Amino acid sequence: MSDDERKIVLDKSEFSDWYNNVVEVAGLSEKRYPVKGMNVWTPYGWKIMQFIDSIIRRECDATGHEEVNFPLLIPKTEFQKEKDHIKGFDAEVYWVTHGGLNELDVPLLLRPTSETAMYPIFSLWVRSHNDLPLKTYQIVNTFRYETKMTRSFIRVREIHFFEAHTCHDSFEDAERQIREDCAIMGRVGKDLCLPYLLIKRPEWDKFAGAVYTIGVDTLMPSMKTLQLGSIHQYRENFSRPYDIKYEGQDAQFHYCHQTTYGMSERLVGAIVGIHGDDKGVILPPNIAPFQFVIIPILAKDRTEMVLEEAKKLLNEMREMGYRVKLDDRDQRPGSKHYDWEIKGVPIRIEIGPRDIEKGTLVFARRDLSTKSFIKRSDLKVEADRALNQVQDELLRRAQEIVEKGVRDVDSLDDGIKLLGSGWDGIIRTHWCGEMDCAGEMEKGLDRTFLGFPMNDAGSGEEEKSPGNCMFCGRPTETVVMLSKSY
RNA sequence: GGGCCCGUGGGUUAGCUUGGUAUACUUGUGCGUUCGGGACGCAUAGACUCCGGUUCAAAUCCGGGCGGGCCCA
Repeated sequence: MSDDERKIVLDKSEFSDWYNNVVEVAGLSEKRYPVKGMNVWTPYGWKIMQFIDSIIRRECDATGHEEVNFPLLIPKTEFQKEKDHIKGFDAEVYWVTHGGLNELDVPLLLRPTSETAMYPIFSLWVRSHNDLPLKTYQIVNTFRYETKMTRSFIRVREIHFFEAHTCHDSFEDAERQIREDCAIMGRVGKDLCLPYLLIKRPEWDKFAGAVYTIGVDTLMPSMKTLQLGSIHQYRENFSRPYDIKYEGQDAQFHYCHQTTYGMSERLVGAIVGIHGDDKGVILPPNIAPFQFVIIPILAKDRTEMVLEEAKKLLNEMREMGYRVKLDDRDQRPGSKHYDWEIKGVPIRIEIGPRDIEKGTLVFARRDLSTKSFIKRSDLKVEADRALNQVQDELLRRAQEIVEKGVRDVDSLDDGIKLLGSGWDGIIRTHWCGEMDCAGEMEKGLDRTFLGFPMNDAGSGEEEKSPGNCMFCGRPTETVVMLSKSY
């Protein structure tokens, strides 16, 4: 393949093609499995997902959640107990109707999410106020029969799903939990270099069965928003049908208040989409399967000597606690450089005969495409510094995209004019609360309602400011955001 | 939910209109020379998405399934 042809393959200005291609050539996912929307996790992609999972586990464990693992199959009878919930998922569940040759008396479904699997058991686990709060989470596969076009990591039918489920003795404690979830999101987002907005969904777009839903949305370079996660307040909507009650200090029985918090492999999709460039993926050091790749430069006569030094370097760095790969394949160095750039390794280290003589190493940064010489004796300091710099740079760049991607608009005309000028992104404006106005805004802008932006992560407050409804002009304090979304 | 396009070695593809022998590049494998930004030589391996129909004969024509992609609601 010529150089020109390679560039066409990875032209990020054609985002949709770029995304599909980069997922494939970086070896993040095997898309040839013959079931729609179900891809194979490759070793490299799976490692990335596992590092993300371990960050989520770290945060959940640190906040007193306990990991559990519930069965995949749910009896139809349990699934049907909460009416709104069924209505929301009815059209996208997979059914198991047979066991061997016999039709099942009670059909089973593959969990689209685990409320209806967990809550019958929660009703057994929760007996007194001493059992509360009950804070659990699991990381499992869930299944949704998506009808829209599927896309690796972004819209799949078998979902790698993190779901936290909690039970509380009061609405206030459940609200406190939601603020904690927002804080967890803050730390996860920082580790993954992913900026995001917390946006409370409008009534018509909340999770099936929830009292309210907070969406965690990020902005992809296509200027479409991608929902990374969601946080739900259930109040007693599930505890009543599933009979999750506790005996309070007042010797009376009370229904629990519940919350959930969910995220998926969309985090991988966002990392790929937001940080990548025309050379391929760029991985944040915190989740890169390899933070460093060592490329030995094997000159004639000194092959063994260089390889030996490279191995020494590998072991040294492993002992320091870094994730390092030594690429000793029989290929030219240039070819290896391209390979690891596509795969997004943050720092490439070159070591050749000249470096060994001078006691130096070459550090090449994936994010900036810069090369520098470092002293071998400063390895630890330089390695730490390099990883931190990549982490900071990726976050900074991503934040810039989001900052430029949100614009305030006062009237529908201004909004249409702005979009006509070639700008695209998230529009922030005011809304009076009338459904008709919402419909006109969506139609006029050809964007959908994301919802109500929330103040600083964790405060739990919706953003308010004086203004006028974008469509009808009536005064209001309600701020809303609209965008195109995945 | 409605409409359109596509499916040929691991990948990219020619051939399909007008039915008969499947093209090239790349990748893989082995050996040798190489190695500070996609090396080269020689040898070698590998494909018509599936089911049915038309036909002496189907990658090619027709129908359906499965899979992939696009547009509109």
